[in-house]
Amino acid sequence: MLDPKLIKENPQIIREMLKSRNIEFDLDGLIESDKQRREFILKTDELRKKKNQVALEISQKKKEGQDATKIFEEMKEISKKLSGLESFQVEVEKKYMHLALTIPNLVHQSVPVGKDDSANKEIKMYGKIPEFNFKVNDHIEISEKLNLVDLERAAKVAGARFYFLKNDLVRLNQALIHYALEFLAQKNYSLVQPPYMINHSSMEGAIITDDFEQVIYKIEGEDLYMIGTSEHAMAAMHSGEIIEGKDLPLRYAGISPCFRREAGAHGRDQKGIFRVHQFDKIEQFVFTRPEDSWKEHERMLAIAEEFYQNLEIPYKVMLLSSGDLGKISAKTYDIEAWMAGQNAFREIVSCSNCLDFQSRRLKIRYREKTNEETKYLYTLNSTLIATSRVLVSIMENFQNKDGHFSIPSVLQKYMGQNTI
RNA sequence: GCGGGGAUCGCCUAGCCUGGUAGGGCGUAGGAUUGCUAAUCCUAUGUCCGCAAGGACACGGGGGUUCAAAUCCCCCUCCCCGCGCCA
Repeated sequence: MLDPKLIKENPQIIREMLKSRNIEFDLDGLIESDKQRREFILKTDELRKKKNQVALEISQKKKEGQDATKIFEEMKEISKKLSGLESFQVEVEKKYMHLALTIPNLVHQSVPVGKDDSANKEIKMYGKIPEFNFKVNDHIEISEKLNLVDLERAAKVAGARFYFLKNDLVRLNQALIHYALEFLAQKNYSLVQPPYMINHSSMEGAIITDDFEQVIYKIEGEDLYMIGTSEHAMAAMHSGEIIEGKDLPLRYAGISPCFRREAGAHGRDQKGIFRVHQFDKIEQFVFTRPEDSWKEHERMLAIAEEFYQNLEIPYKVMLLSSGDLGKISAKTYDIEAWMAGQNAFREIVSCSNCLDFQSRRLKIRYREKTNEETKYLYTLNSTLIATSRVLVSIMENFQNKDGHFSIPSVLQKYMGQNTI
């Protein structure tokens, strides 16, 4: 959600944002309903004022033992008028909230303007792309041959884009998780294992309405939604709270499975475990003061980079363009890891500063001193690992001529072996 | 699932029975007093509308009764205690 003051005082900034994001949005409708909303507040406030005055009068008369029945009529009329006005106000407020909750976030000035991912900017490339003197296999071929993944039976049991992870790949998945958690714990992150289902108001605070359709699974007959990432639960964790400045920044390392509908992804990455409905993820989530947020954003990216350097996986850092940017994010870096089987860099980390967009929806504020005005804090999130994609990258980049693959050295101690 | 108790401003709490302007404490900030500190006293300290003056809202959420609801009635959520069931 954007600052309502911006809608009223500086809609030009919002118009520019929509243009740079290449998004159609009924901004005039939002401005108009915001105006109407204010008018109704003025009107109902006026009437309530009168009501309070009359109520006071009655109470005084009663105290003095006088007859007040005559004023009751006046009061009745005011109440009737008020409840009529209030029902209109509810309608106007509904329309306003719908639009206010649908509009995307502002775009930071450092974000390259462009209509889609072709305008993304490469910031950095790290590592040497591995070369092979044999025919390179993709992760599907490797995992099938070594009996590490069963896609057919997963399709039978659950459907497309599911998988049974098997044997040493289960252990490698756990090793990754283990290492990633220790890595973030050492960086002073608090470890968090959140609820895997959250209610509607929490989810609405963390995501934009479209995502309910596109990514989120709903539990039938309950006010519960499967999280698409621990970010959703962690964002809502402090909803309605006022955080003390001395406790900032709050840095959390969330671990959870992630559930995604992948609606609209038909045909893309159809096979294997690269794009699936369920995977494990370790996520960085940070609440900061606005003025610290950009420094924190870079820090989170640096932490993710360090992690892939330790894994010895070559990667590129991309700065997403305005047209490719997620709607809740003001600036996003992606890390794309090399996947030898696809002969390409593919997205593995997404690191975003969401400004006060989520905290406004969730009413998460802070203040330095208890008598100070409260301010909305900023939220940032970044993947550390989405395990299924890291597994793909490891299998493909570390593959050997004999069809087996090596385990990155930092993970070997968790596995007790150096190849699979 | 059953029975009982609860949810009031950042935190703690009064008010609920008996409906009539939501009060106090802590914390924090400013001021007064004091040689300094402590203590004491005064003021400020939620959200929204408004340029302001000012006003409205806010007692877990929703409905109802009433001229009027924190207060009475109904439904829901969550927390605590006990019982039951359970990995």
